[in-house]
Amino acid sequence: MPKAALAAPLLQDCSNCPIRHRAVCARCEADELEQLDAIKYYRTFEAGQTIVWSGDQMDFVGSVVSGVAALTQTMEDGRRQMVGLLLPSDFLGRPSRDSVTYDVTASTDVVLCCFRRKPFLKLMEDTPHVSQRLLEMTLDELDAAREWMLLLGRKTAREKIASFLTIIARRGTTANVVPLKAEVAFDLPLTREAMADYLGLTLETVSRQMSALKRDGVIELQGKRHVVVPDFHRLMAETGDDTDGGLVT
Amino acid sequence: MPKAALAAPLLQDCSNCPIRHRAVCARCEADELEQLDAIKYYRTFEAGQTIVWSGDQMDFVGSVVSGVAALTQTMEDGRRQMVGLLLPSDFLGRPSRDSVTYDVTASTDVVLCCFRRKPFLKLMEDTPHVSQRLLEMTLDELDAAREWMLLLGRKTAREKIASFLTIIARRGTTANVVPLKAEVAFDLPLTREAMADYLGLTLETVSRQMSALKRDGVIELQGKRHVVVPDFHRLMAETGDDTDGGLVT
DNA sequence: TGATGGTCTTGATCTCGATCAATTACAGGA
DNA sequence: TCCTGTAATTGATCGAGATCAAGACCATCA
Repeated sequence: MPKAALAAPLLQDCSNCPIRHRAVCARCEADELEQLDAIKYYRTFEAGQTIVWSGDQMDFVGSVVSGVAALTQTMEDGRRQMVGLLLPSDFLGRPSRDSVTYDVTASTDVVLCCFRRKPFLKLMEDTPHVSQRLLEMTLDELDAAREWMLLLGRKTAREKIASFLTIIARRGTTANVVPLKAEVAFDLPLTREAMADYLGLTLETVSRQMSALKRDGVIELQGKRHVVVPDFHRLMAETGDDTDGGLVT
Repeated sequence: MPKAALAAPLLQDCSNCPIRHRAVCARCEADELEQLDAIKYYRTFEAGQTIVWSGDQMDFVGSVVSGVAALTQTMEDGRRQMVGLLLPSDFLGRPSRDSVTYDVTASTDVVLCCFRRKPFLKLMEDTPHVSQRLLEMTLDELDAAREWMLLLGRKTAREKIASFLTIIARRGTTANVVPLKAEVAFDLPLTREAMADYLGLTLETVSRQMSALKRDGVIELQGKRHVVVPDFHRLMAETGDDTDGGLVT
């Protein structure tokens, strides 16, 4: 799985707020910061709370400041599939569309930095860097969706779990830097049920495979949520992905 | 499945070539046409031929003029999953990246309208409409990928086949207009094996479910590839998707 | 201290789709 | 017309993961 470097997040560090716009535009920074500030507001959600319902109007776009949010599609009979997982710095929403076709729910407590949609759309027209950056981020998301499709369509339950753990280990802890050191530890941001929705499995199968990986010494569990991976390459070998080179980023 | 209107393709009708740039920019049309023409060339591929290998350099972007191309990811042991299906007017490639992480192969004979990548990238910087249009198209692709993920993760074999047939019926024949009339007919652009790769099934299961739908009168088969759907709503009812409203576009 | 409820684990059984194995259909070429 | 090879169908069997069903674990609260 040759991972190329991810595009920088749309919003990045700036001094006076937990979310920052500096990366939007290197050239006309001050001006854009001002415009963005004018249409910006924060919203917080508790774990389990729904942020947007499928089909609802959505009059904002924004990015995740902290916490984890999930995009989920549901069939009439209740079968559910997660189709997106938003971690801090990920972008939510579609500037040119006022509704979504999936539910957005907070998996943990979530802080969202929102921008009113219409003004943001106008900003995009005026400042091409914003739409170029958004394009890069969307293409990254599409690449991730394609990896995910391979997982859903062709991987075994054990491979799915191992793949999920490497994804969380990569994105959750050390920011984008693939740990070359052997041991990694992190907290799972999802319940077993949400993991099942992510992986196209049942929660029982998730639990069984977690136990199996633990029994085989691939992972250690401290409590339900804290995972210790004594040998990251051992875990990678369980994913079914190419383990060769590819450790860019 | 409330389908919203798709963004217009990047390239549209113009008089002297099968692919056309007029839609790129309504304002500075002539100028952009000229720039695009300067970096444009055509390539043709035979059915089965590989267009780009995973990991290869890719020094062009472009769109499909005719035929069908498939993006496929392959695991070391040979398991394959299709992760994209490009029909005429669909865009291929990533202007700012020079390699891909999936194979691109021609499912039928394919004509591609290509633009050299670097100059195209420059054009994007100069003409914001191009990146805005590309962003819309990429977001549409992401929406499609998410529907696909629901299919892969949660649908039964029969539902997968029915869903695939509706997708081909919608996009393949009547350009984007959902047929409200009962009867629809079309040719399958893929072999049973390619359909299996699309759906996360084996080719035997695809064949069996096609036979089952035929036996149940949901579809008729003329030869191996030509499908007649006597009652489109009957087929839709087999997809597991919402059949209500949603028939926009 | 026990009661309550949510999350997770584990066991027993069943089923859908995978796998293995022929067989059929059909197009192209000598 | 008969080969030959590829695509597709159909049958028999197997197994991974779903389903159904108990329990275990643990935090909160009375």
